[in-house]
Amino acid sequence: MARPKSEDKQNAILLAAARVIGTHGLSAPTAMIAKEAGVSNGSLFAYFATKADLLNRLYVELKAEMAAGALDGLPTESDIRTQMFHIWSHLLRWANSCPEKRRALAQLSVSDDVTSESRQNAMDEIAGIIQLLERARENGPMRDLPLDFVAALMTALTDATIDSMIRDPANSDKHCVAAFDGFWRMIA
Amino acid sequence: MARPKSEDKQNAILLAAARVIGTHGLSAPTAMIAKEAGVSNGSLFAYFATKADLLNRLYVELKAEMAAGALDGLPTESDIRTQMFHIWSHLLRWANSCPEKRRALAQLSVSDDVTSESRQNAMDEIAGIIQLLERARENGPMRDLPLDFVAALMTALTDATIDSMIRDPANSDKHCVAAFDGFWRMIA
DNA sequence: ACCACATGACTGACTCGTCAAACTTAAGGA
DNA sequence: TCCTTAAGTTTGACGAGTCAGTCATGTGGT
Repeated sequence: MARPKSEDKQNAILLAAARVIGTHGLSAPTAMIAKEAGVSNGSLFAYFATKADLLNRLYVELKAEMAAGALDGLPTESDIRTQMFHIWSHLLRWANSCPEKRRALAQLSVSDDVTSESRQNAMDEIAGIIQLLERARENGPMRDLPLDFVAALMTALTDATIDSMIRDPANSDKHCVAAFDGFWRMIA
Repeated sequence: MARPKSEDKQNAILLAAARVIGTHGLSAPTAMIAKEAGVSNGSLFAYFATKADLLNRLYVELKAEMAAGALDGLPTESDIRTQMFHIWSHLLRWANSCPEKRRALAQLSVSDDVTSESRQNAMDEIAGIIQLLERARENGPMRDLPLDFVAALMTALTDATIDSMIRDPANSDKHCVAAFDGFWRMIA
């Protein structure tokens, strides 16, 4: 091979896509994404066959990154409530520290361009969190519900909490704790 | 007066927009909406100055319709939990009975075209529900949180529940009740 | 010297919003 | 009642602009 396709460039495009989509929405032109990534318009299509392909990969990537951020430094020896709160607060912290990524994720979550296959891949990426959630609810009132459903409720609550934290940064810690307490009353 | 602009036509456009956007997303062409409504492309712009204007009005309209559906037949003499469950279940029923409207609403909720003014108008439209929510949480653990925040948590839970009901219709009643029980443990 | 990658001008398709002409209706006069 | 007129609405072709994706040419690593 003469010159290898650089993985850096692919990541640069994904990162640029997250930023641009976070600020300009899903209708942001591919040319804008390419420029932000420092590559040519044509190169973008060398790394991603179509815009939809880029969006799908970005969706899975962001979900994985979010899950990694949430599980980072998990106190595996602590009790389950403490571990769950660690995940909860790290999820919110990650979303707060890169709001444009979170905005991109919110847009992608409701987009028709994101296939059910990508959504399944994303579910696989957050398996670690789901596992802990299973343990957390196994003796609670929601023990007989489908785990997917309980996970969806948790995601809904974290998303709503993040929105409120962004709208009212002064009380963000208070809201984080209050929402977790509510979540815990719900499932455990 | 020569010929009055028909209110029917405006409503037809709004209804068509809900349907088309529900199935084709926010990028659906105005021409497609006009065709579905049975009016010409030009007429659409006689009733709505821009596409963004149409989207904003549709957003408020759908929120109002949803709230009206939820409050319809409210048992005002019953205890607060019963009233709250009435709202909860009617909210889900409405969303289930016109999934394309709900999909449109989900898209609009995250769209940049929907202004904060429209979002405020939508809040006003659902004031009846918010009032009841205030009474429901006034002695519970979330009594000191901003009401907007608690409302956002409720919306998040209903949305997630609706998704699950659509994915798994066989257990929709079970999920409706289980999610409400969880919600009630959270706030009351 | 070779060849895969990188580039960006270009294409074809599509979209919002406009506009001048065609049409419809209410009102008033005959 | 029926026709005329004026004031308005409805129409759909069109202009101006945008965007995803292509391709001929340039470039740099081996």
